[in-house]
Amino acid sequence: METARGLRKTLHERGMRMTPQRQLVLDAVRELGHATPEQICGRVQQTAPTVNITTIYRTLDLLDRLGLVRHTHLGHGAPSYSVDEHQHVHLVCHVCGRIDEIPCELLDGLVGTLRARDGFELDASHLALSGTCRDCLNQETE
Amino acid sequence: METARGLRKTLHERGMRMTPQRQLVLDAVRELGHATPEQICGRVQQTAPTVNITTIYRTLDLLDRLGLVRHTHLGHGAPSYSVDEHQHVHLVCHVCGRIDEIPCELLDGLVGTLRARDGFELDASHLALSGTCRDCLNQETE
DNA sequence: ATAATTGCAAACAATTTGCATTCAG
DNA sequence: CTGAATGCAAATTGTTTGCAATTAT
Repeated sequence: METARGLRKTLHERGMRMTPQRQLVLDAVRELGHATPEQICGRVQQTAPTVNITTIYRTLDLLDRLGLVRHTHLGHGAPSYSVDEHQHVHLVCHVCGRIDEIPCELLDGLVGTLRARDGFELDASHLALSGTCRDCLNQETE
Repeated sequence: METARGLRKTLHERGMRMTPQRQLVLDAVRELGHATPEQICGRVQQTAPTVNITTIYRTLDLLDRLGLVRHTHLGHGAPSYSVDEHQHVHLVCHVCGRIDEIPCELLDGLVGTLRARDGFELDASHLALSGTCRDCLNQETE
């Protein structure tokens, strides 16, 4: 597997090791798409029941620093992790909690504005936009 | 004070009461601009030291539901509360943690796009946009 | 050997809940 | 008197830390 090799190499360069736990966490993040540390832990423990949640946290932190995964704070509670390739913006409905994804390119205009105006480099792949979804808007009307 | 009367009335209509604690919490949020429940508690306790943090949480939740205050999740940790009138978007630098504010109007284009495309009503006053601030970008270059 | 990694228990921070007491209408 | 609101202690949730035991090189 592509990224597995890459990860092994990156780790080795830094005097770190590739371990079954790390592989399992990366696999779980990839399989789940979006997941909290708790959910990732559950997935990993299906294969290796003794892996501790502490290791999940440490590994997610490591993978995040290495740029292999990202996390987003979608409202309250635990953050959601996903693999870095999987880029999109989240639309979080603060009424029903529903989460939709939209392509990052929709933010290109805003990215340009902030770059020019504030020198701020917006990271569209980290983003959660909150508001009211179509369904909840309709229910208000009814 | 304007909002105090309004709040008293709103509460009364719902069979709830205006209490010193509620007034103090609203005042604190207004004075602090942006603050976590913990900070708001500290501010309130300067005046009334026996007010419990549980009451702070309950009151913030109430004021939030009544639309008098809002909260934003600026990254990890506790959310930040501010009064509803005080509208702006947050630029959160994920490198140094710095938080800047920009006018909501800069998002008007995006608001329109999402409304048309997804039927999603973006709430620009709730927003935290993460990325890299000017200073941290410059340091990368150096 | 020796340095990295893990598991476990305990600490911690933020928040919520249950409940008895207090307070206003 | 009755329901609303508060304070306090305890429970919960999400996360981090210290440390001893394990493992790869």
